[in-house]
Order: sequence, then structure tokens, then C-alpha cells
Amino acid sequence: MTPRTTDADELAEQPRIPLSRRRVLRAAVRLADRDGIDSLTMRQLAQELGVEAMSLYHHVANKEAVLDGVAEVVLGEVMVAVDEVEAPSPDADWRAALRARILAAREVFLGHRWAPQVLESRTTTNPLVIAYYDRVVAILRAGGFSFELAHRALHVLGSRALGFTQELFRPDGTGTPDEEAAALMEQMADRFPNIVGMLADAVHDDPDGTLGFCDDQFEFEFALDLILDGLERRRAAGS
Amino acid sequence: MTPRTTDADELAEQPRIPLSRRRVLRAAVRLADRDGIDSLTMRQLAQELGVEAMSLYHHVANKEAVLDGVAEVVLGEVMVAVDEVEAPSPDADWRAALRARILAAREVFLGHRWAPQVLESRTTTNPLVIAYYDRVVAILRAGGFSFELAHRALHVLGSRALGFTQELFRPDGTGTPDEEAAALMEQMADRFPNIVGMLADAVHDDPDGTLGFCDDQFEFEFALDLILDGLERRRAAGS
DNA sequence: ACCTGAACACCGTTCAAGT
DNA sequence: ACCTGAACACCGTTCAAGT
Repeated sequence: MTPRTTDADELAEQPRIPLSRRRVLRAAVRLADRDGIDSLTMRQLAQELGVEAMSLYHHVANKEAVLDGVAEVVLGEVMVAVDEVEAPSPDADWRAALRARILAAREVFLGHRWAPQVLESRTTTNPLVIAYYDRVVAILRAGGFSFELAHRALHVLGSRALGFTQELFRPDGTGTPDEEAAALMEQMADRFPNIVGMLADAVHDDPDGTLGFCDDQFEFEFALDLILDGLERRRAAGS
Repeated sequence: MTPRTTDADELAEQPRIPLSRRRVLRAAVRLADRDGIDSLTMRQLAQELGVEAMSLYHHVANKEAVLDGVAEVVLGEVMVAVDEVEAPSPDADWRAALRARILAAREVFLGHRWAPQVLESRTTTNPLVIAYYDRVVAILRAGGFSFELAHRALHVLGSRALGFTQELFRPDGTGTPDEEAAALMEQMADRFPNIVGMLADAVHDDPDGTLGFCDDQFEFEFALDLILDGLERRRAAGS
């Protein structure tokens, strides 16, 4: 137990600040940021607030509601971030307008690495997700998209519209890239010749390894631009 | 407790079939398919096998190993499915070759709806995922891709290469599309004007609603083709 | 070698009781 | 109105003991 400045400590000295849904959810986000999403339990959340677990149930219905709530907090940050971004008007350049907002949204998720997993675990669509996509559609419409093509665009973009993707194939990012890669390739060379060739080539392209093995930001922007290209092409074709 | 034919019933009459890692994992997949992934607990899995929970630990290290194992079973099915698919040779037509395999892989995931969530929850990349992507790279290479562009392609495709996407914005698919949509739009019209316009248009395009509100298969193929288009364009440009 | 019962340290949640 | 302690029904997992 390392001493930290938590609400619990503060409350021991100050008169008790009453609990509220908002305070509960902000504490939940803080806890997930600090200790990981698996540490977000009702009991640990209560401790973070200097309160008993059962007190939480006066402000949130149950744990599912807490998870809906932390999604809400993160999406609230996203809405602020995309509002503040500097970008051309959608009427002038829909691509630049959308691209800038998506990359701004991405920044928020880089600060809450657990958030994609939580968002994808929700069974009902969060109203703020609808609000966000509503604005994406607005930008596409301003850019000359039909409702139909805008609909297709949402499906193509998927969570990438919010600035993140969940990849299944991630060449283990822990440790120094070069060492890891060398050891791994030795073992895998005969089983996975194409992957090994590909990764060897990627290392060669980036000999000093400062960008890491896969530069996520670069890959994200490459993929986003490829998709925006494809959408613009179909828009121009009037499909 | 509705009576079912489970291993437990069979074992009551037959001499005991010895447990094995393989039997444990196949039972886990069966349980997840029937009752959902949340029902896959060590205790319920043991019951499915007519055994005590603690017996499982002689065949799998822990629950994480069970989840790795069920991912392995599903990916095994994927490997078989893509092997059996009829498709042009990658040398002749990489796009058709890859497209057919991805759609075949997709079929497997349609039979295990919980599998995407499990795959995305794994912290270490499953070797069969690497094997699958190795074959994707082989197809791209046969189609004239540089290693570098093949690498980009994997990032653009992401889980779509395995035939699934996890969407955040899903206009609630329960109930009849028309009723749901009408009720929802009434409430949302002023808050989300663009989304509502888009969805109203989608309903209009498909008046008898037989395809459902969002035709997932159609949307998946549209998105896949857009991405394959973009990749081919960049390949031809020699980037 | 393989399986088991009891137990432990955790969960989310309910309930009756406190202030 | 808001918070609490004890309890319940679950988890995953350990351990010593059975066959």
C-alpha cells in the first residue's frame, strides 16, 4: 500500500462531500486509468471514494450502469475534443474536416487505453455514440454524400470513426523491438515464412527502431486515408 | 433444469471417458454456443463434462488457458474453411482469392457469435492467428504486393481479414425493424437529425424490410471491396 | 495418474438496520 | 435521504487427501 492522495484521504480531514453519480463515474475512470479496467470493481471503486461498496447503489443501478457511465465520461471528452479541433469547414473539404476530428477523437482514447474494450462490451448503444456518429453523417452530407452512401461509410469506418481499432495480430510490442523480433523470427521462420519476411523487411526499413515495430499512428492514418479515398471515389461516382 | 443430452448423462451409463484438453475445449465451445460466453465458467464447464471443477485444472492451466483454447478451436475451424473454399489462384487474381477466403472465414464466426469478443480479449497473439495472417500475406505477395504494402494491408484490414468487425453503432436490431425504427426516430429526431434522416432513408430503400435494418453481409462486402479497391490501387501505383 | 471435497479470497448484489 | 454491516450466491483457484 503506497500512500496516495485519494478522495479517501481528503475526506478524512474535510467534512464529507456527498456522493453523486458524477463523482462515482469520475472516480471509476480515474481507477481504470491508474490500475486497469480489471481493477474496476464495486468494492475497489467504493474504496477509491472512501465509502462502502453498498453506498454506490444509491447513485448507480449496478455495475453495468457504471460501465455505461464510464463510457459516457470518455465519450464526453471526445465530444469536447472534436469541438475544439481546428479544421476546414465540411462544406469546403469534408475529408480534411472528418480526418481532423477522427484524429482528435483518437487522442482521447490514447489516454484511456481500456475504453475501446469497454465501449465494445456495451450491449446497448450509448446515446453519445449516436450523437458522435450524427456529426460524422453531418460532415459527410455537407461533403455531398447521399444518405445511403453515408450509411455505408459508417459501416466501413466502424470504430475507426472514433479513432481506434482493435487488432488481433500484434507482433508482441513488449521489450525492445529488435531483440524480440530477432528471437521470434528465429523460431517462426519455417512455420510463418511470409510473416517473418514481412517483419524482417519492416525492421530493415526502420533500422534504428525509434518508431517501434509497428508505428500505430502511421498505420492508423494510412488506413484512414485509404478508406477516405475510397469513399470520396464512390461519392464522386455518384453511387 | 430442462433435460438435455450432455456428456454428463452419457457418462452416467457408460464407463467414464477420460478427460483431455481436447474434450475440455470442445465442451467449452459447445457451452458458449448454447448458453453464451458469460456462462463459460470453470464450474459450469465441469458440469457440462460431468466432472468437478477442480478436475479441469489437470488439463488446462487456468481459465485464461481455456479462453486461449476456445480461440484455438474456432481458429482451427477457420483454417479448415479457408482451405476448402473454391477460389482463383492468388497469382491469377489476388483480390478474388483473398475475398473468397475472408468470406469463408466469416461463415465460421457467424456460427460462434461470442468468438470475436474472446479473440479481442486475448493479450498474447494466438499462433493460429499468425498462421492465418501468414497466408493472407502469401496471397498479397502472389498478387504483387511489396512486404511493406502487405504490412499496411494487414493493419487496414484488421479483424476484417478474419471476417468480422465489432461495430459500436448498431441501430438496435431487436424487434421488427420498422416498429423499432419508427419509435426511435420519433424520440431522436431533434437530437440526432442526420442519423434519423439517414435511417429513414435506409428504411425507404428497403420498404418490405426483409433484409433487416442493416444488412450486415451486404455492408461487410461493401466495406471489404472498398478496402481491396484501395489496396489494389496502391499496389498498381507501386507504393 | 487422475479426480475430489473443503476451503480461501475474491466478486456483484440484497436486505434490514442505522443516522 | 443517505449510508452501512452482515449475508447470499456466485466466481477462480489452492491444497491435502482420496482412488
